Amino acid sequence: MSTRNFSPPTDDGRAFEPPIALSPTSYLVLGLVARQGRATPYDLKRAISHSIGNFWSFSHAQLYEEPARLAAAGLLQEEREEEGRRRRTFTITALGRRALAAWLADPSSELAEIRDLGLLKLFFAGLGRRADVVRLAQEQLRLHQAKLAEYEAIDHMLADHESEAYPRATLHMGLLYERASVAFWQAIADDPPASPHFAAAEGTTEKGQAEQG
Amino acid sequence: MSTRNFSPPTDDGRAFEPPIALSPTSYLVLGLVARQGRATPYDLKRAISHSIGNFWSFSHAQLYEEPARLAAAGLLQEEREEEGRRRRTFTITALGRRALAAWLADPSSELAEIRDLGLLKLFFAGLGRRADVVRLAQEQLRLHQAKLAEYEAIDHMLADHESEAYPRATLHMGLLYERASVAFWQAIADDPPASPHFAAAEGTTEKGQAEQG
DNA sequence: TTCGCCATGTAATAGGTTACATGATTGC
DNA sequence: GCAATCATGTAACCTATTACATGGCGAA
Repeated sequence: MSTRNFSPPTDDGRAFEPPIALSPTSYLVLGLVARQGRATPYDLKRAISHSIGNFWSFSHAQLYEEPARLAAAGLLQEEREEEGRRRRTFTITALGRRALAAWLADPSSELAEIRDLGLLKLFFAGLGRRADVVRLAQEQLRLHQAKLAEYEAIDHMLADHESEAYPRATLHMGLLYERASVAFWQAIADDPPASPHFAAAEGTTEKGQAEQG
Repeated sequence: MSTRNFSPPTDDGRAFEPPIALSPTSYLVLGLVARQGRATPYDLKRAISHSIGNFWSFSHAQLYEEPARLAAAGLLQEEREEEGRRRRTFTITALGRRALAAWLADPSSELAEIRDLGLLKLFFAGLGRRADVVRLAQEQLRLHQAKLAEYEAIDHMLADHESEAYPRATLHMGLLYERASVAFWQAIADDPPASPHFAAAEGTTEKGQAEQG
């Protein structure tokens, strides 16, 4: 994640220069606090775990450091309990809102990067054995089917809440992705491509023999 | 990327304990060197740029450090030119092959994480203005269409090479993903969901008025 | 033969993750 | 009132990225 300074994209009168370098993580925190009104780091953690966390995860440690940093720069306001757990509660400031608005107004974003260990293994699968590919594909299939079911359940839950239209939209992209993944890994599991290396590495297999050169 | 020790998954007789902690990056380097036979860091860089780099990018600095580290652990062998550029050329060792094989034989991998700035913005789009969403979606649409075209071109080029069956399979997942993305962002651009916040933040817009509550 | 880009490499920094550690609250 | 778990926080480590720096090589 590159931390870079933000340059105003449009001349819509909302050009804005933030006092500190803001990373995607910063905006994520700003956005969540803005949505919730008030939030402790733990609140953020919970909010993330079943929404953004599905496509943008990070450790809870960041949820203590980043808000503090944003508060120091005046984008958030921090309030601390004097007793008990001495919780820190954050709210967004006018400055924070401006930073968030400027970010949202900037349409430029690089493409996604899908860091998928399963795909990485598949890339090199020709170096291994045919049976390995099949097991990999079956495992991935299982995982993606489970995720798909989870997303569908969440989608139903969100159906009523109008204020959740955009979170729900991202969920729909997740659904598209999981459905594509299920189809993809199913196809690999059913009929893994042949590799010149396979023949040398193992004996007979039940199917797909004909394709091996 | 967590660097964790590898635990042998199956009792197929190929259990293997690597001498150092191996991260996904390590396997990526091992795999590429294995595929190419011999490679300099620059060779790796080029190989990655139009294949794995599309879903698993990293900086060229890693391609100098990681191979050296693997060589120190005996998984790669390093050969250095005495003159000229003093290039380092790496080849895989028997130990390296075993590590790679064990990794490929292990079907367990966590799910992918799609770090997509565009989706992150979309998640919070309800806090901004309607026009922002439209511009974001149009920009994402443009990017994904371009990527889709690029993948299709590569796919044609790989059609002949049998040894590229698995790299090509990963490319097909990329195609599925890009097609889904194009459809998704097209839909958002055409008809962005309403947000309670929109009405307050701006005046009239050409369409979608009816939905705003 | 000189200029500019390609290729190679290193160092410093920033970022994030893991691990550790402790206090609060809840349930029994 | 004790144990278990939830909640909160910090620190050290590790990784990866950015920036810097230089030498070789090809083109004009």
